[in-house]
Amino acid sequence: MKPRLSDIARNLSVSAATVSLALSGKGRVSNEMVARIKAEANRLGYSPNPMGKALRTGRSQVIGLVLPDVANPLFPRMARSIVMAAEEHDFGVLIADSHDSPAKQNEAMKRLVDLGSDGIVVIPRKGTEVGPQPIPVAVIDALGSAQNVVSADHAGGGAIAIGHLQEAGHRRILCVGETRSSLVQRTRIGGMVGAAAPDAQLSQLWLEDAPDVLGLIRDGATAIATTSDMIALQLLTELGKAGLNLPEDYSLVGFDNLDFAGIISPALTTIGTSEAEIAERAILGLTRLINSGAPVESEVVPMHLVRRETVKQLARRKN
Amino acid sequence: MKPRLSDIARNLSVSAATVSLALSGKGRVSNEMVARIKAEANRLGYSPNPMGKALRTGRSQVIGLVLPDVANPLFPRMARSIVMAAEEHDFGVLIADSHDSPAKQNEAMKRLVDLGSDGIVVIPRKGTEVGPQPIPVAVIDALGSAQNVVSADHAGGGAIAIGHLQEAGHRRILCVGETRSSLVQRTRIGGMVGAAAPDAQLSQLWLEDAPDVLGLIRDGATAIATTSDMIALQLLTELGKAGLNLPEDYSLVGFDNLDFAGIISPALTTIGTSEAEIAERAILGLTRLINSGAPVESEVVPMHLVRRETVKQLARRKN
DNA sequence: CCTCATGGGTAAAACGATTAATCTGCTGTG
DNA sequence: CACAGCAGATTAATCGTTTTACCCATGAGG
Repeated sequence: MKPRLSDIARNLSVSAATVSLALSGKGRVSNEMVARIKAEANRLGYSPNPMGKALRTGRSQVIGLVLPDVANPLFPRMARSIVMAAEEHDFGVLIADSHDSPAKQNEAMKRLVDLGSDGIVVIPRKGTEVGPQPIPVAVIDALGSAQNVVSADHAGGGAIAIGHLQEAGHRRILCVGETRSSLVQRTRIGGMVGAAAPDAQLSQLWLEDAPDVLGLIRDGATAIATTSDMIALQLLTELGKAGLNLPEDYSLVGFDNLDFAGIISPALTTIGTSEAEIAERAILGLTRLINSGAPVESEVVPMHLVRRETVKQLARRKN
Repeated sequence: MKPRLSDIARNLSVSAATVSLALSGKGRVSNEMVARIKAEANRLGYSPNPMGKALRTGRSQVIGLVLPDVANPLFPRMARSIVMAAEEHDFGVLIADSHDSPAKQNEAMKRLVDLGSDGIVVIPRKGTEVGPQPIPVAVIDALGSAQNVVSADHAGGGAIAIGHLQEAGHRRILCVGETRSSLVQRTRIGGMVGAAAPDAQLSQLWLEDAPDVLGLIRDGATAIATTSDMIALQLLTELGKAGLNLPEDYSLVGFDNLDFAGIISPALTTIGTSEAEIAERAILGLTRLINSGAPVESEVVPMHLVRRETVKQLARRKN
């Protein structure tokens, strides 16, 4: 059905070797021959059989991507960026889902290896270590892991959120995360409290403790910084039911710049990052690992403020 | 590095053929030999080289998945279900992004083919036809396309939304979609108006026309049915700013049961479907296409009401 | 005693590409 | 004139499996 290398060779009465060499530009083939071969390849709509090639070269031009469970709406965007970056480097992407379980995460990696991946990109499930693998691995956002290749500056992002709030005059700020079991969330909160002004009063709250956010606001807190837009949305709607409006009654900043952040009203101020850059660096690191085997050093990419409508400048400004 | 078939053969002083036959259970190999071979394979941690196998059999055990741009938050969930279903059938999944452009959609499919996929699952970009391909294709949600294998019952879902609203006593209902260019959205709206009671008054609204929803509610409409939770969220926050509260002042139903629908407050009543079932049928259809080449007939999977808190039972009930 | 089936196993040919080693004419040079 | 050197092309090995066709005992049946 599909044309093979040998079809081109036969049509042109040359050897398969010559065709291969001509197409890849590697051997010594006359310019005229190269032109004829390329023309014929084109005419037949030839594209090399990936298995033949992979078998011989030992490279499948495919990398695996292991994602945690979809609970976090950020991952799809990451996935897309990874696919695009991989495409740039001429790699396909096989995906696997870790179902948010350490066991399945390992299974997923094994499956990807068995399917012939040249390397693997992992966004690890919270709290798991990625074991040693028979092929190169690049880990994203595994703060402090040896295999880590790149992560967003979560602490810096937290600092930016608090900095922005303090600049707007806020001093009593609620820092709310969902669960302590997430290292990323802990790091974000860590960055927040680390950026507190001397006269500011920050409280750490975890949704898993079912804190009384409403009470705290009524008690005088003027702003909330969350570790995720999802939490922000939840709070926003709950406080709204209690009659608190944004941004008049309190200020709010989210994290991750999820799809809905710009759509709701008022639009949510949040902390975003460049998934494209993270993906690009992860793929770059991985391809280096695949091609040269040389260990790459871990990088951190900055986060930035997405200024929208949910932070109010307080009248009595303290600068 | 990794053990090959021949390693097992050498260790046991048998031929590679015997090992292959024993492992696959195909040839006539004595029970004892089979046991010894399996044991040794196990000991070495053998797993067949996918390229060797693929080259010989012509099957890579990998399918491609083409997704439209991530704008629609529903796709990641679909993707995950597809991956799980594919896993059941022992297939890996290569992903590609059509970037919401017909040209890139074709490029993506070509890339997947060139990477060696055995078949492709496509969720087509709105308004595009999927051209003929050199490998089997299963299309999801391409209502009325020849290659369509399975789609959600969007019209039925629309009918359910309106039915639910009417049962709660609503008669003046706004049906709002985002853009007419989406066949899925048009179908959902179509299902809505088709389910209108004789004494009901439904209006079709498209966000791309920037309709005055607030005015219409003030004018007496008591409920809104949208073609997406995203639209519902946008409306909900905008009307909230104008002082309209849910569900006292109006009722609202979304579509797709996105992640945030159950998290916001009040929780959003919406129309959901089983991505798992859609995925399962798509994969089943595709594997049939791959293995037997026999055309499969298109299926429709139902949608269902996810009853939450944004629909209010009207006092003056008309049943 | 010869034939024939049959269980158990092997040899060897694919699959489609890459690439190191080799061959074949030339041309230019000492 | 013989030979080194080189451009241009070819031969053949190789990657790891699968699978067809064949081989060799052994035992049964006539």
